[in-house]
Amino acid sequence: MAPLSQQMQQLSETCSHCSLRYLCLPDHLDSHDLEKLERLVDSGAPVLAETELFAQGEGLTHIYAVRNGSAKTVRIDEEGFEQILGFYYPGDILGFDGFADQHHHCSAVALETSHFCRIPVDQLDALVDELPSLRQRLVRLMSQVLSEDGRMMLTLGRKDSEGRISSLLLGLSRRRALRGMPASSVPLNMKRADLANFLSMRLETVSRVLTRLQRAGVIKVSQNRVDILDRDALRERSSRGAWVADQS
Amino acid sequence: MAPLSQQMQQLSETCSHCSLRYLCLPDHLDSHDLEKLERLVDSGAPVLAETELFAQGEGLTHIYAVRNGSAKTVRIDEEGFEQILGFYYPGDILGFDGFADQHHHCSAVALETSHFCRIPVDQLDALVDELPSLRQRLVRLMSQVLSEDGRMMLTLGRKDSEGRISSLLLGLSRRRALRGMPASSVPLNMKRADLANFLSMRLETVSRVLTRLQRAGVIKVSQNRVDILDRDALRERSSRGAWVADQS
DNA sequence: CGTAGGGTTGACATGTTTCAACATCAGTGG
DNA sequence: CCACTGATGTTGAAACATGTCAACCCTACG
Repeated sequence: MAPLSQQMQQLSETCSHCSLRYLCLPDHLDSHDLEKLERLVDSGAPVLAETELFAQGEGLTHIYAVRNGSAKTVRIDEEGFEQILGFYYPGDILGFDGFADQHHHCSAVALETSHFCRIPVDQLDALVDELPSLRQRLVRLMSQVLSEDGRMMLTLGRKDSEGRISSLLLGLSRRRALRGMPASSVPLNMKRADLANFLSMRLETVSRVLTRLQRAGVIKVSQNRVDILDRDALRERSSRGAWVADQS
Repeated sequence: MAPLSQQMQQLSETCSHCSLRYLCLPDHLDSHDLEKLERLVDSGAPVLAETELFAQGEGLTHIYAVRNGSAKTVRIDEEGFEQILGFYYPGDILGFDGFADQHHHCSAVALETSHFCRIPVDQLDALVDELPSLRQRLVRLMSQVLSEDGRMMLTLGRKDSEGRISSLLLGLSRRRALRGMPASSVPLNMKRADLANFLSMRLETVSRVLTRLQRAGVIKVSQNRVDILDRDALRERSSRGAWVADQS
């Protein structure tokens, strides 16, 4: 077996051979179109944990696809408060919110040592004009994010702390399954503070809920990894504690 | 002056003469492209309050632009809980989240008697392939929504009840200003229950906060209209009560 | 005038934050 | 190898904001 670094090098080079092509931009592109897209993609050096891929306010020059590892996006509002907008895993695209005015509206930071595919937007833009299939794929991906954001707003707004944590764990698990990784063992690559920020809770509460779920035998927490022992119970808890909607 | 109904009729017919063209899809399109877009737009009969434009799960056939009046989008999650995702005003587009899989992921409902421009997606799709400027416009609009959603998640997550109401009022006011309408007098076309649902609060709390703000002399509430008396105080309150972010 | 839907207000219960102490772990240098 | 240190995570007690439940008010409308 080739050394790991070389393996990744090779995978990074071509979308056609990438195991993530059905999650990522290339999905639904025929081999001819794919080849053209491939030529735009630049897979650079590994990015260390805590390193910024792009910064809020910066001009939009590239969008990024997670190759391996993970990232978070962070937004700082007018008053200086910081909000984590999402966590990103292999196949996810970073930077979509920059198309509005050619400037990034959030920052992206690697959670661990990770690899990303860099795609220059001007060239992508030109290619999109050329390839209807790519245009469609792009719009679909953006629309998908839109729809996921809706789901998140729902979670954030309507669920109590246990519901939020449960939803998050199930969500991370589901995304692992999509990538063909063991869905019952979820690594928490981010810090507790990140989790807390993302879910709009205090980190003490995150801690408490995790231990409560563990004591209930629903999950097993071992430092940065959560094993889902009873998925049904977790699902149950993710919806319990959600408020009843007032009649419209 | 022509009767109102006739006036609107006329306005609805052509994007070129629409006062909202710089907010809406037509922005940045030259007159030639605009003409082609115009031909797709169908401005139908007035839509009564509480009427659904499209329903969650339904196939995506049209997207809609608010011509006048207002609308809300609602999403019902797996567990049957209902969440209002947004309020929409003239020039706003409804239906973007349907591009992901050609199905609507939320329902759209008119808040009052309103007019909408209906745009068939298949024809739009074809036209987008033909007109790069339209494609770009579409992507930008979607990206913009993405970015606004981020802002909303921030508000929802980090602010207390007073902060949420204040943010909402300022937001509605800002959007009125964008449309050249008096920004200090904000009509609340939606019910208190809708506000509560959108902001993830109970309607009792909405009520309490509104009267509290009124007693403080920041706003004046008269049934379905809020007058902003002290914008600075409102801004102050919209950021106060926001949590300090934990250090990453 | 009476009814119904929407909105307001009050008293109480509860979950989450806050503040503070403590535990754990990794890395560093003696 | 161990003691130190700082960063990270856990736990506890008390304060506080918001939810809950119930009563009440108001306005529109038949």
